[in-house]
This record gives sequence, C-alpha cells and structure tokens, in this order.
Amino acid sequence: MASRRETRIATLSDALSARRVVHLREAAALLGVSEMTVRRDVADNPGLFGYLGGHIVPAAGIESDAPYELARAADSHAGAKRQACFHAARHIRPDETIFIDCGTTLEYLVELIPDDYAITAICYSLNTAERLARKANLRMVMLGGVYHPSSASFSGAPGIETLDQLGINVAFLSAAGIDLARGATCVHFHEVPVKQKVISLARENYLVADSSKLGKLKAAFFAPPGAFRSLITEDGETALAGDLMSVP
Amino acid sequence: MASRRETRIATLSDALSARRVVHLREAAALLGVSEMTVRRDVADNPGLFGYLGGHIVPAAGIESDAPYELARAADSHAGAKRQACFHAARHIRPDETIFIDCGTTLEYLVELIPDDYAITAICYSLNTAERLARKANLRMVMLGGVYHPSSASFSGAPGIETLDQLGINVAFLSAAGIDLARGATCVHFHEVPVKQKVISLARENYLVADSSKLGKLKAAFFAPPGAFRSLITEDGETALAGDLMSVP
DNA sequence: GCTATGTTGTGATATTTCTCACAGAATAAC
DNA sequence: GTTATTCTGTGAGAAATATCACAACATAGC
Repeated sequence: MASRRETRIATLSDALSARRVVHLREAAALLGVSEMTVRRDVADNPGLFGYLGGHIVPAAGIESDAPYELARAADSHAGAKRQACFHAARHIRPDETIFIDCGTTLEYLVELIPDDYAITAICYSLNTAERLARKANLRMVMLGGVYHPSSASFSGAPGIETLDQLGINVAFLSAAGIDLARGATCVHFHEVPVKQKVISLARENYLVADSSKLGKLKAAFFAPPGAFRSLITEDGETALAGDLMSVP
Repeated sequence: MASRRETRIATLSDALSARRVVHLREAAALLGVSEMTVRRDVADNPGLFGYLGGHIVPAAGIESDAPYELARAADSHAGAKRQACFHAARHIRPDETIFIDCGTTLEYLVELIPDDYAITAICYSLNTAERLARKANLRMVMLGGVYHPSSASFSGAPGIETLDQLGINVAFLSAAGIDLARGATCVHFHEVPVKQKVISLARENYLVADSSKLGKLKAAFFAPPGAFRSLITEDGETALAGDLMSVP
C-alpha cells in the first residue's frame, strides 16, 4: 500500500510533469498539507525534486535527456545566436507570414516578434512551436510528420504539401555549415526537402547563423549562396544575392 | 551596434545555456552591474528569461498562461483522468501504432506507455507531443496544421491526409460530453474531422474520459456510442459495441 | 555647450521565504 | 490496551528577496 507520503510524492511528480514549476503554496493546497510538509517532502527527495526560491522544479537530471536538449545545454554560442536573431527581426513586418526554420538559432527569433504585429508563423520544430504557442496575437501553422529527436523537428510529404497552401513573405533559414562557394548545408537530411520547398516559395529568404558556422561544410546540402537575400550573423547583415560582398 | 544592455542580455543568455540557473547575485557579479539592473534586464525580456525566487532561469522553464494551461491547472478531475488512463493503457501492446487524442485526459496516457514497447504514437496536440518527445524508444507522428490555443491542437486537411499513410492498431479518443443515446461530443469543431477519420481507420477505438463527462452534451458531435469498443472511465471499462461484457 | 531622453545605482521599506524547536497527531509495534 | 516511533502543523525570529522613489550618470540630438 502506498503511504500518505508516497501518494503525495506521486501527485507532486504528476503536477510537475504537467507544469514545469509549482509554487510551494500551490503544492501545499494541492496536496492538502502544510507548506512545511511539502518542504520536507521535497528536501527528502533530492533526486526527484529541485527547489528554487519558493518554487518546486523537476530535479536537474531528469527533466530532459533528449539529444536536442543536450546540444542546447552545451551551446556556447547562445549569445551570438540571439544577437543574429535580433538583426533578423528587422525583416519582420506587421500582418505578414514568416517561416521559421528549426534549430536552436532561430528559437530566439520567436521572442523578438512584436506582440502587436499579428504575424502568421510557420514552423516544423517542436521547440519553436512551444515558444510560438506562448505568444499572443499570433497565428501558428505547423508542418507535421515523423518526429526526429536529433533536431526536434518533423518531416514528411504531407507537411511539405501544406506549404503549397501558404503564402510566405519572409523565410528565416538556418544552417550548420556555410561555405561561400558551395552554399548552405545542414546535418540532418530530412530537413532538406522542407528547406528547399520554403526557399522556392518565399518572397524573401534570409540565412541566419552565428559566425562559427562560416567556412564549415556539413553532410546535407540544401541551397547555394545565391538563394538568399543576405546572410545574418551576430555581426549584422551581409548581402549574398545580387552583388556579393565578402564575409568577415 | 550592440548596446550595453544587449551585450548583457547576450552574456546572460550564454551563462544560462551553460548552467540551468544563475542566481541574481552571481549574474550581477558576472555582468558587472547592480542587482537592480539585472532585475530590470530580466523583467524586460520575459520571453527570454524567467525569474524564480532570486534565480534566473531560461524562459522555457516558466509556466505559461495560455488558456489551455489555465484550464489544466484548475482541473479538479486530474485524479480520475489519470485513473482512466491507467485502465486504458492495458490496451497498449508492443510494436503497435496508437493514436492519442488531444485534451488533458489522454496526456496522462503518455507516461503509462511502457518504455520497452517500441510504440509508434500519433498525435495532434502540442502538449501530448512534448510529452511523447521525452519518451525513449518511441516513434512519434504528428498531424500538423493551424494551431488552436483553446485545445493546444492542430487542424487542417494535410494533417488528415497524413492519416491515410498510417496503420492504426488502437485509437484512444477523448470527449467533453458522452450521451448514451446520442454519442460522443466535444467543444471544438476543428477536432471533429480528425477524430472521425481516426475512428474510421483504427482497428480498435476506445473512448476515454472521467465520469464527470457522462450525460453531458457539447456542441460538436463526432461519433455514436457504437463507434467504440468500450468506454473507459476511472471506474474501469464498459462495453459499448459488439457483444463485449462490462468490465468493472 | 545645452537639453531631452534614457539608463543605472542606492537605500529604505515591504513582502516573502527560510529555519528551527516543540507540541500534537497518526501509525506501528508489542 | 500501551508505548515507541514517525509524521505533521504552528509560530516566531532570521534571512533573503521585491518594490519603489529618487539621484546620479550616460547618451543622442540640437
């Protein structure tokens, strides 16, 4: 039989998987015990719960061990990526439809969409979708398909066909490798059909990446340099189409 | 050019991807500014940073206030729903493909899928997808489309067409109203085409809901009682179709 | 130079959270 | 039944965090 305490631990565990954070006060109300008891439950289960200034959070280790999350945690270019997105956001205009590629880089772009712009955003990454879902005054279209944990994105023919029904004003593409002669490459082949279809449909295409990607070449080629209006890094924007300029 | 503040945001962003949480005091020391300034930086970037009792955390870790999340937080039937899913999970068999409907009820089912079963799971709810993404040894297929914040799910023709490419062994459907004469109804019309298509394709359909849904009738009708093998509530399983017997 | 605008630091005060000891309640053992 | 043990709630003081107004500083434009 489950003891009172075990029942509480289980309930609290459930609450934490539903919401990532539960306040001590809420937890006490939810479990029908005093705050002191919740404190003790949490303190006695350091492998299960973490504690942060009045709030209960999942223990550091268990929250997520998906490959994509691990990659993000080890990312040392987060600042540069954010900065690149800051420059990219200049191309977002009210009432338009934008496409946001998958990958850690463009996740930062979501927060930079002004709340009063009534944007329609298209994505195919689970993480980007989560962020878009939290934005107010924004319509989201997601391309579904089979899930790929390595990039937290989806692929498949129906998702790509969805694009035929959409008008894309601005597309923000990301790449793991950017070679000035060869063009843009990524790691995962399943992303290629989506990227290529988007590039062919969108009015304006921008390649967004931190400068550590410059000069690199990855397995999956998806577009030549001329496919993009410009390359946007943390240092700003560089034209790629038309009159080519050198990249620092 | 990057302003002082932007530089700080970027540095803080980097620090947060290296470590999950950074204390206000550490952040102030790291950035070489006062705690008050860090507070302001964090408060002015709610999409980027979260704030939890003196600690700065990545925004993803913060609870959202989307309508769907609020509904879940206020849910008084969580225990019954979990119990119903416990019964439903008996119908999950190794190496098969299951469909998981949207709604709070069936989110609990995800945690009950055994890790060694190599299941393929189909879903069209963002919350269910997040949970499925955290499971190991599981393939996920998501039906995309236009996002509906009210139910955190997607709708659209391409998503429904995806179903034609899939073989579904077991489908778990949820309903907001179950009338023994009329059948199953839900609140949001956009869910109806998905549900109906799934019911027509799956080998076994189960209706999963807590008993508070019994006798209720909602706006969007999607299936008569005979469409399901059985109704599964927190009290167990009740045959609805064929010559099955009631299972307490 | 000057002003206008925005940013940052300080300190006082209010609020919240933390710790601890002890008493009362529940449970298990006998 | 009794005793022993564990669990739980309360309250008070200590510590930490939050909020606010205002002054000091920086920056851009003129």
